[in-house]
Amino acid sequence: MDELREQRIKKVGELSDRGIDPFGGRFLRSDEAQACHTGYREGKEVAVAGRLASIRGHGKTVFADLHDSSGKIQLYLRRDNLEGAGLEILDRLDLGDIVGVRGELFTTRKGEISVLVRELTLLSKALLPPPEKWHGLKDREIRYRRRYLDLVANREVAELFRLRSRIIREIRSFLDRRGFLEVETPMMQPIPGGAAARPFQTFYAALHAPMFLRIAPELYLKRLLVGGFEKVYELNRNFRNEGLSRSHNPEFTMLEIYEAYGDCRTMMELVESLVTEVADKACGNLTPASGEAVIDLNPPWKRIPYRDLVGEFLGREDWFSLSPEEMAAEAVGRGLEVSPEMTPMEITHEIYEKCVEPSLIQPTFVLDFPASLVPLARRKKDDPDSVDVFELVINGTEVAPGYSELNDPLEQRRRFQDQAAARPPDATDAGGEIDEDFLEAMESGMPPAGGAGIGIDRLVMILTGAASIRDVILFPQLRPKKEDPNPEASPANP
RNA sequence: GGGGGCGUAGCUCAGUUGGCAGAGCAACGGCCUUUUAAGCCGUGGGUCGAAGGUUCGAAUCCUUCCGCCCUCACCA
Repeated sequence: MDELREQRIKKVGELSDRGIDPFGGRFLRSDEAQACHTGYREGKEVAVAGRLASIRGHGKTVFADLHDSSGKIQLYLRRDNLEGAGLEILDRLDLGDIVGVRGELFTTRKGEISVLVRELTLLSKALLPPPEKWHGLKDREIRYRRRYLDLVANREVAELFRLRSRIIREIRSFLDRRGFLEVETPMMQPIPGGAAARPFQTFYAALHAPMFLRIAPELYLKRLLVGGFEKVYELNRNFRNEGLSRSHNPEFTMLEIYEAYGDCRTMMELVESLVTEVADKACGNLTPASGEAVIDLNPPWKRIPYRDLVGEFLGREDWFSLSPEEMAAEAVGRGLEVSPEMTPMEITHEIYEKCVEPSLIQPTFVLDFPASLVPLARRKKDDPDSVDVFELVINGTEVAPGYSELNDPLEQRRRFQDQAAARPPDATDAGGEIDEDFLEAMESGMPPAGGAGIGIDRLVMILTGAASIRDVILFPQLRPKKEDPNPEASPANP
């Protein structure tokens, strides 16, 4: 099994013995592979470099496919046309090797533009064989653990991550044009706040102080509102010490946006414009596929209050006037588990999360959540039982929440105290300690503001049609592999 | 953490009722100067995820463990 590697190492030695460096240095390229096609001229002199994806020996000639990040160009190597060390290298060429070649462009009898190679330089000898060329790399574990092989073997995977990059660039561009300032706030926080989630804990030796990886940047971004940055955003990683699933990775990318003097409605307009513009510019269309379904991102998106939505879904306008027993019966009838101590609101929300939300494939802003469900948001003036928030749902998953932010420091202190008091004593999530430093900031005066967060990984899933969050994160979290007792025996698994 | 599925050559996969470990690609040797999933002839390559058990005999059945996938739970 190590035979393949041994053979290649032997070739490295043979080349070195002949004074040929198997791991060459700088190579000046005249063109990328794609440009050889678009800028084709018979006899044009080119220098290209890339990885060998196919080698087809043909008597005293060899055809090879060279891949670089732009695409593919075929090489035609004739023994009688190679200069210098070319022959020695050619005799020891393997799939996966990275080479640089110089030569002139021509078109083969079958009509394929190719480089008639004159100079062949070995830039990096691959010691391990690449995955199979026709079926690609399918094993999910290898694809996630050794993503570089996935990227080399499966072109559509590389394309997806390029698209992810374009999406993020367009998001920044959109916010920049709207006058938002990108900021960076601490990822290591003494008190993790801004969300209810179990944090990762670490220890800062120099200060002898426990620290937490942030679960949200919210409380720092609000400090910046106090400081006079009126339109700010942060697009970076959050960390939550919770389970893995198709839509959860412990570190995930979040966009949080705050706009002073705005509110929930301001943010709804912003999020709708942002997503549609990004989809249009990065993906070129507003109708990404999702399995069987097609998502239509064309605005305006549906906006519906929580209570109306639940009533509409269940087909009964009188839902909220039902008795707890009738509500529980409805939930059980839908295959949900309810316990006697659940409040009507809790039963309703169970139905919302398990039945209503997954049914919302097309983009929907769910508005006016019951206050008891969202303790940190501002209540609506004309309906104190509801809070002024929205939750954007697309393809059955929450993509973006938005708030009319609370800016009353006294009310905020009460909410924190209530939150801390409501925690079970054995709770491991954040929220046990009141962030006095943040409250002090608020007491200096925080402007009213709208805030929104967009889960970037989930947004990318929607725009690319990916079924799992692992398919849109380059190196998703996996269980660490046990150390190999004999590393030398298995170099592929360090 | 619970339930279900999967793990066979570097990669993609077969493997029947428990009865000699297989194919294609890749590799190695040979032929071939416009091929392209090149072709033809030949060769090598296996801790069947790991350990234990049942059996005359285990890739196959049982137990435990490891890893991956799905699902539930947790999850503003």
